[in-house]
Amino acid sequence: MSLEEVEVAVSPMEKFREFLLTKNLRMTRERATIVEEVFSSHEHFEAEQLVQRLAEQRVSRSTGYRTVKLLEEAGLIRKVARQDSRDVYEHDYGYPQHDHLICKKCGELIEFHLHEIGELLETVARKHGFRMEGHRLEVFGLCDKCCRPPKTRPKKLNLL
Amino acid sequence: MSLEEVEVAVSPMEKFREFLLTKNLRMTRERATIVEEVFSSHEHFEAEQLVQRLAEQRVSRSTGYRTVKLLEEAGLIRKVARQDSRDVYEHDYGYPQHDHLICKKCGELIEFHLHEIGELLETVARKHGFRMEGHRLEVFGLCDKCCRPPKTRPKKLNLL
DNA sequence: TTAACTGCAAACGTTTTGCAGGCGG
DNA sequence: CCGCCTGCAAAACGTTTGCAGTTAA
Repeated sequence: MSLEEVEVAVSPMEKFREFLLTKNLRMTRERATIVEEVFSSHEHFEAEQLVQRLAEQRVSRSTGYRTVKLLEEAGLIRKVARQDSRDVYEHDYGYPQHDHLICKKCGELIEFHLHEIGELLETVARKHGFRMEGHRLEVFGLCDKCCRPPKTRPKKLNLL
Repeated sequence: MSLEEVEVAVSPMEKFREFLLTKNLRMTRERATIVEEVFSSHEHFEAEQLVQRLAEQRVSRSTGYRTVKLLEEAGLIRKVARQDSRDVYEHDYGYPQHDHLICKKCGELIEFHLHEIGELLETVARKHGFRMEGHRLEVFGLCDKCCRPPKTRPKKLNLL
């Protein structure tokens, strides 16, 4: 949850501003609002969801989508999964590398970090002359809540 | 390319027939055609592409999509990536577990197998009380062809 | 000043669906 | 014969785009 887990030289807002500069793009009220909204909590989010919240702040759907794309380009956020048929985004900048266990039933995303993976992939990539830039790893299954039998009776369950 | 890499007790067609049985569904000319088409070569494919080929065999778009979904449920195929905004499928049944390097530029999918990954993920999952059923790992970057500079002049370029 | 930006509504491409007739078991 | 299956066309879905007016720098 805490954003201090990785030391961040500049804030997401600052980082975005720099990105915009390199692209000859502008920082606008709408873009600032979006960065603030996106980085106000470290939750996974979907574009549609965000756009909904932005509506209350006088930012339109199109600008929402357009800016999400920019944030991704800027390396501030990344797609981590796909649920139903919507992309799920998450902070990339200022947050340590990790992947997710994804519950097929309730949709929960559980973060985990496996530092070995990076090295393994680096090796494989090298072997293929492939220049690795990143990865996305989705592990599917049932979270502990969902793989326990339904508790028709709210009794202590010492079964299993 | 060879399908012999893993010993398969029953053919995909047979496996599908069994699946249909358990679901009280029926084997039809259309479904058989699709299984045959899908397993006629071990290429990655997209639904739209498949549907196109099926048109020549008197199978409609809707049946194509409906059956792809069934094949996935049956564990015969799986989504391995997403390109542009289309899901990319691949044989799951009868083909050894593997993941992909995905070239951002040319879109090539390069298969690799890392048996360590399965074990690592198993361990992580256990630690979270998560019942793992599968995973999808996409490694993004540039394939060796695409990360070599364009050979307009086959000269050394020490610029930058 | 002027290029980039915005909101709107309409367009987009992929996938899903309701329906009326067809057919497998 | 029952209930699942099909093709069709239309709908749905998330997302993108053209446009005319607005605004950052």
